[in-house]
Amino acid sequence: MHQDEITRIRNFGRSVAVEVGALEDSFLNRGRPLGAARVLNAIGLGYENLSELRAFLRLDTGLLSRLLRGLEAEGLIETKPNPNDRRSRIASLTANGKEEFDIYEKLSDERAATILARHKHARRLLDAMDIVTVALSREDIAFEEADYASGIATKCLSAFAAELSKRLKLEFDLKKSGDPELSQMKPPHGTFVVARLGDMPVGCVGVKGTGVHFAEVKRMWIAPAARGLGLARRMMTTAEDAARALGIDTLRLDTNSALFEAVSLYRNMGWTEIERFNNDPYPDLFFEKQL
Amino acid sequence: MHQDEITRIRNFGRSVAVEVGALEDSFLNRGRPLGAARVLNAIGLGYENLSELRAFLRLDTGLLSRLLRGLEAEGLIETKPNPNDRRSRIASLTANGKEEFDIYEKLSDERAATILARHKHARRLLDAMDIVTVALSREDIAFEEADYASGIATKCLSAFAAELSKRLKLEFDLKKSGDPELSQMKPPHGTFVVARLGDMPVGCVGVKGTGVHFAEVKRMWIAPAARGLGLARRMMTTAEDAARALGIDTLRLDTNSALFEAVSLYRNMGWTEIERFNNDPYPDLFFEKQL
DNA sequence: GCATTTATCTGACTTTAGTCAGATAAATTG
DNA sequence: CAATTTATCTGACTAAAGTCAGATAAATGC
Repeated sequence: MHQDEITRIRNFGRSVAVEVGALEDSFLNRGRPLGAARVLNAIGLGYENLSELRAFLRLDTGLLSRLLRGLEAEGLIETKPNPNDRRSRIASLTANGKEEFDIYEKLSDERAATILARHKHARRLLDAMDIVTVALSREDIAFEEADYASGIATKCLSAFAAELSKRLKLEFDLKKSGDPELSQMKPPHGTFVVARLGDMPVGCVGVKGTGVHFAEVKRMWIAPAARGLGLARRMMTTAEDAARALGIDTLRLDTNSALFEAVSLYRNMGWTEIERFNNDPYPDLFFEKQL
Repeated sequence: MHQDEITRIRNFGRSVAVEVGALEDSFLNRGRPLGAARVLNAIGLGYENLSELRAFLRLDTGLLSRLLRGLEAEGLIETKPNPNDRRSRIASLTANGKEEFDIYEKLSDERAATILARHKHARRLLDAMDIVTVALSREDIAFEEADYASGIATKCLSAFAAELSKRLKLEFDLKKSGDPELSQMKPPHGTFVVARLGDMPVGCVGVKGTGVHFAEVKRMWIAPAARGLGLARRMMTTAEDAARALGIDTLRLDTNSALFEAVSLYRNMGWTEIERFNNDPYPDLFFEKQL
């Protein structure tokens, strides 16, 4: 049984290795060795500081230096000293380099589009890919404070609202659910934290400051593709730590019994059920935790 | 919208590329260059004929020859002429080579197990991986005749029965559904075809010879992970071609209206609905097609 | 301000990968 | 059985990737 599961993962590994190899081949068809192509790409993606580039591509200093020299000679990139620290250098694409980078991007996009085009259930395939992406890159998920009104926060919140609507079988409206004043989810009153994998939003949580010593946890959401990896616990810990750092000693939250995974997590993390403390239409369960 | 989908696929591509690279690194840690490791692995997997090896690994004759010489010098493999054609050679692992191969296998298995271990919903992750595997390797799916009693056929048939039970909300029993005499699904009376991707069963169909000029199509099944790629149509075409080749001019089949994808495929492929022609408990729709 | 650290570059290598034109020997073809 | 084809090997390359010991120049620490 277990061996059968391993086999499935290894079959998966084999087929993606082939796909990765095919993409590299299509890169090589541009006549440039893979090393140079990778550097050009990384610069195009925004890695401009040479030490960042080196870390990202895991290249030796000497090797990177030579590859940069080569791309410079081709007129694809420029390097100049970092004005803040003239020991280090910054690389950037020239107009020609940008053109070449765009061609590589287009090759990648085309491969992706081809995979998608021959599949009738695009949604299902993409969801499957997201699950795998998150499972493989769990270590790279970053938890960071974000403005409640920022782009990434908005993405999280609308996914959160859509899911609640589905789970609670009603039209959930953020506005009707004590949508906080922006200032309440921002230091010094509160905070809003998002978890992301690159630019893919995988979770969020808000701490809404409603008084000096207490606050409310709101908008706790984990992307469907990211479930089962223990992120919700990490998310809640992050929220509690942030609250503590803001001088808050009591947290409370409202939730709905239909969200059973969340409810069992709260109980499991030392939250205790309390009486209803608001008149919001959606929640039917209320919790509190002393920090 | 479309760009967003492309982005999701490319995020996927990036994370699997990292994973593929990490596996290769762990192979390199055995102190052998990747080329040699790949050859050793391929031999371990059963590619023994040198020309097969070359095709599988896409290596130049000279390069493969040198890599083999290196592995031979390390005492990991042996080559001997093919007794049937002494121009060609056969490679095999020595005891030491088998040991080394097993270590590579173990490294791969461990990476797979690690991914699995940190995920709570193993089933969901594995299903996602299967969907991706099939989507990426669609070209490699082989349709071939198989014995109705063979291992791969049995896997298909039990998956088929499990799915019918679920879809028809009852305990489906192959035995109660006109389970054919083995000889009826074998030439010269009929045939049984499976579609597989490596050793992963992705579909099956049987042609049950019930008379000289007519036959029944039975057990048409496509694995859930393989849906949306147009395999069902290919499967049915294969069955019809096989029937024609056996001198059959009329095909019929029974099905259930709950299997709506299959029903619409039949209509779409020129099958016409007919009267009930048996007393099986499961079907409620009956079709016929003149070849 | 002088020693140390940091970031990068250069030169001189080695290893790995890949290419290609013969050479060799065993089938196959007519 | 001679000519051709097929399968592999060898030698002589080239290109790409990677390593490592200085060199250089700018920041930093004390």
